[in-house]
Amino acid sequence: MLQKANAQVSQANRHRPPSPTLQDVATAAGVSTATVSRCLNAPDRVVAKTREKVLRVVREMGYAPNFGAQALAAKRTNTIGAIIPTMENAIFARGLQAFQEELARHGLTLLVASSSYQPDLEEEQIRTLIARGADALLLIGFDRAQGVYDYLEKRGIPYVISWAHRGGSGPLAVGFDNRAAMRLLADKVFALGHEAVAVISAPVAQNDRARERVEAVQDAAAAAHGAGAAISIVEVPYAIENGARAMADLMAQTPRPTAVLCGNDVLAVGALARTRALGLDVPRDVSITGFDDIELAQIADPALTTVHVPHADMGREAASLIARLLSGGTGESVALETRIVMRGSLGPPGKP
Amino acid sequence: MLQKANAQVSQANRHRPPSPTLQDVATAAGVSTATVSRCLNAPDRVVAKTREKVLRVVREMGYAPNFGAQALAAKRTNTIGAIIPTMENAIFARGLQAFQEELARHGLTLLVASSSYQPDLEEEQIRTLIARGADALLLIGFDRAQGVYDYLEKRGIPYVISWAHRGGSGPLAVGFDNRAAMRLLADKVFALGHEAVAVISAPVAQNDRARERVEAVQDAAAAAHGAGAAISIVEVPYAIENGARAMADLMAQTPRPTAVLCGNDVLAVGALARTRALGLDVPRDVSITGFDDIELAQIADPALTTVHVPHADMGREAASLIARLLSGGTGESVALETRIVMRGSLGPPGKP
DNA sequence: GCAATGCTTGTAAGCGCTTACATTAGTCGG
DNA sequence: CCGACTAATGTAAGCGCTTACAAGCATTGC
Repeated sequence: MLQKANAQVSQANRHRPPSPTLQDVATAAGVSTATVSRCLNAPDRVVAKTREKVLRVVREMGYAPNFGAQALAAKRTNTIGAIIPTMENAIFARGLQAFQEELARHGLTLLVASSSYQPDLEEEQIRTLIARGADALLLIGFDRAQGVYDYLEKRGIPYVISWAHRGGSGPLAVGFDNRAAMRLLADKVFALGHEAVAVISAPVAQNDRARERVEAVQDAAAAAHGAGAAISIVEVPYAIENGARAMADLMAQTPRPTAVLCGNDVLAVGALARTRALGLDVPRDVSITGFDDIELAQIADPALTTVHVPHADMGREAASLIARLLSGGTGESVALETRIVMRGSLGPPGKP
Repeated sequence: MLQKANAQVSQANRHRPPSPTLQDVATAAGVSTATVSRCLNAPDRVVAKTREKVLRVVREMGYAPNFGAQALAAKRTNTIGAIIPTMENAIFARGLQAFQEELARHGLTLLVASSSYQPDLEEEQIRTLIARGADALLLIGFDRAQGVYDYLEKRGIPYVISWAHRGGSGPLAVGFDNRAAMRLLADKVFALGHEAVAVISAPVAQNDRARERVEAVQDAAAAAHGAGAAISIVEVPYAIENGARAMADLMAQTPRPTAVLCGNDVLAVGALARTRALGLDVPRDVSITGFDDIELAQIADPALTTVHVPHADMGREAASLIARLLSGGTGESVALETRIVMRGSLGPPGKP
């Protein structure tokens, strides 16, 4: 493939001495390759004097192990794959940032792909990352075809689910209970006296997090107003503009909802902006809530009442769980706590 | 669709049959390993009939090449490393998203690390990613020790600089002219009649983008009010809270600036929030501008006048440039256009 | 002082794939 | 129908590292 390199590359390629190999180091240090390898990978299996001599040579020659060779011989790459829906949403980007930082602390490197919330793309990415030598994977949410789980098991690739958590057995997960989190918020909304409540959610098919959040609102409605309580639900992909459009539709309904719970802050911020553009007051005319507690939520005016998701902890914990699994340790799922952040966008329903 | 995967890692590891190798496929298909390899990597060097037979066997056996072996033998990993300051800032996260999508389109995978704006950490990450087999690198900005560039050249690793661009020769870059972009905005500010102007910037040491933006404001000031024109400059790391604190300090100065240009939207949003908390009106009492045009900028109230940075184009172009370099093609730097987005946070100075 | 014991180090066999080169099959003009 | 030439396929040599096993060596107990 890489036949003739371009000007820049070929220049660099021209007179470049091949980088030193283990063998070169071994020869220079007057020991065997095995000893050099041990100095690097299991220093205490080599006597101090030898080790120092070898490491000095390593430093002098600027030796760095060849990745492919190491992967081939050791059957591991110290590389972890993560497939997240998108980095466009700050909550995932920041979770990933924390994940990467913690991985780095364990000598692991992060391989990234995004699925754009498309299950088949996610499946393809999973295969790609495994083919690229990922030693373990981080996946978001539980919803995916059984075949994917089977594949993972068959290949024996450890994986951790994040952004969701369920009691009982099942895949290892580091996340939070989406249903419980949203339920708490919805209960607060109903406790304020709202009756006409609507939800703007991401499409719930193939998305357990979104689905559980919606169900939580339905549960809360049933608890507050009996099984008959109906709430409108609008499903649109996560995007500010979609939140705005969905809100416009809801505000045109009769009777108009007095509270709109959104599936995440991005939708909520769009809804909020549109509401104000329509000349309505938040929360007097309508209350709006979000989910995630990203920066947008505090900046919005009025600031969004939302559910704070511990994205950084989640990323960090997931990374250290993976590190533990890879070093042969055992691991348990971790349930993290969310909390409701009360801000200006939620209030009691206005008296008509 | 829903699944209960019984993921016990140790279980999965127990009796797993080894995945098929090239040799297995070759034997099953009744050809040599070379032919199988060619079917996969250079299909047109194999006659159709053989190819179909081999590919069928590949599919049936679920063969996937061993990454390490491939990397070792082919001396390439189809993996690209990117080192960005942080994913916490949406502008980088989104640029990276576009970068990854385009890489995927070329069959390349993304390896990610973040430097937290620390040069030595960046240098370490560069070495790590190269050691991990990255075929090429994406780096942000030009500022880094000469030794790093030397190392890159010595190792013959192609790299592309993003988020900045300079005329003339030098490293390949896909970015925009930070100085020109900020100059345009600053000129508008001065044209409105502002005289007491301040800047809230990220620390400019080791950060060419930040530095050029500050210098652009100084240039504009000199052009508008003569060489003596002094503007206050506050340097704080990018963070909403830091923007807020810096703004509070500036608002306590006498004379109070009538316009504050911020190094990015994150700082600007913090500055804006604090200004309003202080009871001041934007833009009547003080104008505020940002840089990047992330979502926060439109959501802020008043919405931020800012510089729109084509993050997605940048990511995409950088990825395709890298793909071209790796396939032996030649590449040129790309200069992208920014544009000023006028919104409510900038106005003429209030008459005292 | 000698064998047993426990470390340290060396030897060498792969790991699975790519690819230069050798070999064989196929094509075509004469 | 044959020889020359080209296309298709096979052979086998690594790529650089890890690690099981072997060998060497210094202690230690008797």
